[in-house]
Amino acid sequence: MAVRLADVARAAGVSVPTASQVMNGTGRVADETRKRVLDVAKELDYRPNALARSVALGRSRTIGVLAENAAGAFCMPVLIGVNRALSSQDLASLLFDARHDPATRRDHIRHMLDRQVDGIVVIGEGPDVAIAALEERFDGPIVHAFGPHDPPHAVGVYPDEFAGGALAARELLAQGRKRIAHVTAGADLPSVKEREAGFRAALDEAGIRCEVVLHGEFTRAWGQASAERLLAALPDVDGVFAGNDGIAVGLAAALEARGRRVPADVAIVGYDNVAGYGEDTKPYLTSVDPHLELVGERAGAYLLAALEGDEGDRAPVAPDIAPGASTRGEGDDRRLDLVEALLRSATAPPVTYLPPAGS
Amino acid sequence: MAVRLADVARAAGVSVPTASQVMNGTGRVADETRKRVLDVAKELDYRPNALARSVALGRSRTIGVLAENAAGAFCMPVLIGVNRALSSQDLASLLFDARHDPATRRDHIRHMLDRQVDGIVVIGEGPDVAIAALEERFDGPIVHAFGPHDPPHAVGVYPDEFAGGALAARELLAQGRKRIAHVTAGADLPSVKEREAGFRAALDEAGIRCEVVLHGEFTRAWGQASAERLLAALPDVDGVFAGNDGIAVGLAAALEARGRRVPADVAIVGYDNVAGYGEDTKPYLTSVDPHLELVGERAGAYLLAALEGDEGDRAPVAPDIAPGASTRGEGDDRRLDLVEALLRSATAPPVTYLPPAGS
DNA sequence: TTCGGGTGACTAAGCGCTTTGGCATATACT
DNA sequence: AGTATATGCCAAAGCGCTTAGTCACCCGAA
Repeated sequence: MAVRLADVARAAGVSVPTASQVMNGTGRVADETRKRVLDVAKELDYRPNALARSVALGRSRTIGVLAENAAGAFCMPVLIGVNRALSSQDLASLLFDARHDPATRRDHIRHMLDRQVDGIVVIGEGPDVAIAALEERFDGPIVHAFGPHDPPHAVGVYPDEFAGGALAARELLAQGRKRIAHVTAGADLPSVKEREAGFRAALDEAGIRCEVVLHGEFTRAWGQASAERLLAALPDVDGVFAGNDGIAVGLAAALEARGRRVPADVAIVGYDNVAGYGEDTKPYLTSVDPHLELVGERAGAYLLAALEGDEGDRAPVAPDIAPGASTRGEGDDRRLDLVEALLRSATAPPVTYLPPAGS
Repeated sequence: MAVRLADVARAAGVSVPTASQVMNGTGRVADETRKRVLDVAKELDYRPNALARSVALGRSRTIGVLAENAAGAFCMPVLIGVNRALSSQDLASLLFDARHDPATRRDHIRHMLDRQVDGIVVIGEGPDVAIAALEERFDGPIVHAFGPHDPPHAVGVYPDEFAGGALAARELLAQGRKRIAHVTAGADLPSVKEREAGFRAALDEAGIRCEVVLHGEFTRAWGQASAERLLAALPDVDGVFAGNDGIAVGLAAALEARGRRVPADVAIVGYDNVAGYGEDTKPYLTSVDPHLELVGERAGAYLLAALEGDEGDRAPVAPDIAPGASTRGEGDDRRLDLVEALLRSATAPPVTYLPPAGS
C-alpha cells in the first residue's frame, strides 16, 4: 500500500527514529545520512501519515470551523479567508454548519473536539460555543470571526464597523452632500450602533450633522418603506447612508419612484458590498466593503499565532469603499435608471470553458 | 487532561481491550460488565479519541472536499448538502479551495490524502483530480458534485439539465405561450445542450416549436444584447427560456425598455434560481432551481454508500420550478425585484459544469 | 470423576509515528 | 596514552486505540 516511514528507513539503511528525525529536521543526523534519507524519501515519494503523527504529537494540525449559518451570504467569504490562512501553514479545517440550531451546534462542537481539533473558528453567532467547548475540557484557542464572542474564553476578529460608518460619511461628504440621513436596522444591534457612531463622528469632523436616523431592519422592504418617512422628515435630503445593501437598493428604488434621481438628487451608500463579492463588475451601488475574506484570514492567522503561543493580531479589519453609480454617477448627466445603470455595468467576462476530452 | 479509554477501564475494573469492546459493541462481554463500563464511561464523560481510532482502524472517517472555486455562487449550496449527508453519519469534511489553480489543486489533493481521507468530493471543475489522486495511490471513492468527472476513476452527481429545460418549457406552455425562443450560452457547453434538448423535447410533446435559439454567453450583458436580435427574428415572441438568470434579467430589462411588458407580453424563465437561494424573497424571476443542495447531499450519500462497499444512487437530481413574476405576473414590487435580481446576478458566475453525459 | 464446550475476561501484538536516553565511535585536549 | 567532549545513530518507550489469540473458569454430559 502506501509508503511508510519504515520503508524509507529500511531503504536508506537507517532506523525509523533516524528517518523520523531527518523528516522533522530534529535531532543530530550526519549531513550525509540526512541527504541519503531525503533522497530515498523523495525516490519512494514518501508521504507521512498525518493521522499517526497527530496521535504521537497530541496535536492534529486541524481546526474546527463552526458556521452558524453556512447558507448566509456572509459565511463563505469568511470561510475562504480562514482557509487561506490555515492552508499556508498546512493546517486543515473541518467544517460544520450549526444551522442556527443549539442542539446541532452542540453536537458539532463535541464532534470536532472528539476529532482533537487544535482550535476553533466560529463564523457568525455561535452563542455559548466557548462555554460548551470548555465544558468538554477543550483548552485550545477559540476565535470568533464576524460574530459576537464570549470573553474571556474566546477572542473575536471583526470588521471595523466604526471605520465603515466613517467611510460612508466621507463618501457622501466627498460628493458635497450636506443634508444627510441614515437608514438602518434596529439600534439594539452592535453593528448598527458602531456604524452609526462612525458615521456621525466623521460627519462631525466636517461640521455636518446627520439630521435623520431611521431604524428598521436589514431588509430591502424596510429600505423601500423608509423612503416616505425619510422624505417627510427631510425633504431636501441629498445623501443617505443605508445600513446595508438591501436597505440601499430598496430605498434607491423607492426614491426614484418618487422622482428623486440617484445620485443626482440623493446619493446613497450601502454596506456589505454583496454585489461586489466574487466578480469584477462596476456596480450600481456604492457600498462599504467590510472585507470579510480578510476577517476570515485574520481570524485564521490569530489562531495560528495562538497555537504557537503568541498573542495574535485581533485589530478590527479596516473596510474599504466600493464605488458605484449611486454616489458617483456616470460621466453624463442623464437620469440614472436603476436597471439601465445595472445593465451598463455588465462587464462579466465571456465563458471560456472547454469540456475535458473523453468525459 | 482528557479522559482516556484506559481511565474508563481502570475505573470499571476491566482491561482496556474489554472496555474497547464495550464501546464498539464487539466481542463477547457479560451484560453486567458491559453495563458497568458504559456507566463509568458516561460518568467520566468519556470521549473517544477519533484520531487514535483512525490510526488503528486505517480509516479516518473524514472526507476531503475540494472546491474548484469556493467563491462562486454554486459552491456553497453543494457544500452544505455534502456536509449534511456526511454529518448524518459522523463523518467530517476537510475543505480545500483550489481557486482554479492547478498547482494549488494538486497541493490540496496531496494534503488531503496525507490526512488519510476516506473519500473525496469535488465541487466544480476539478480536472484531473481523479488522476492525481490515483498517482498518489489513493484508492478511495471520488465523486464529483456539479462538475465534470473522469470516468472510470470517479463518478459524478449532477443536476438533471434535461429535466430543467423541460420544466422551463412546461412553465411557458402552462402560461399559454406559443411563440417561443431560447436565449442561452455557447452551444459547446454540455449544460447548454442538455437544457436546450430538454426544452425542445417538452415543447415537441405539446406540438409547439422553439422558433429561435440565440447562443451567446452566460451574462447579463448578453441577455440584454440579445433582445434586439430576438425581436428582429421573432417580433411576436411571447415566451423565452433564458439559459441562466443573468441572461434572463438582462433580457427582461431590455425587453421592458423596448416596450414589451414582462410577463404580459413576454414571459421569461431563467435558470439556477440564484435569487431564491439563501433568503426568502418574493422573486421577480421565474427560474429553474437545480437543487444544488440536493446535488451535494446526493454526492455525499453516494460517497457514504461507496465507503460501505455499496453502489450508491447517482441519478441526476431533479430540478424544480421556482415561480416568480416573470411568468406568472402580479406584484407591485416587480420592478424593484428586477433591480434586486440584477444586483444579485452581478455576482453569478457562469455555469461551467458537465451534465451527466451518459456517464 | 473427567472431559468437552461455552463464556468472559485477559495478554500480546500492532497501527505509524515521535521523543528520550544511552551507547558506541570519532575528535580534541593534557 | 588517557581523559574529556562531541557526534551520530539506535533501542526502547510511548501516544490511544483495535484486533487476534489465549486462558481460566464453570457448566452439564458421559
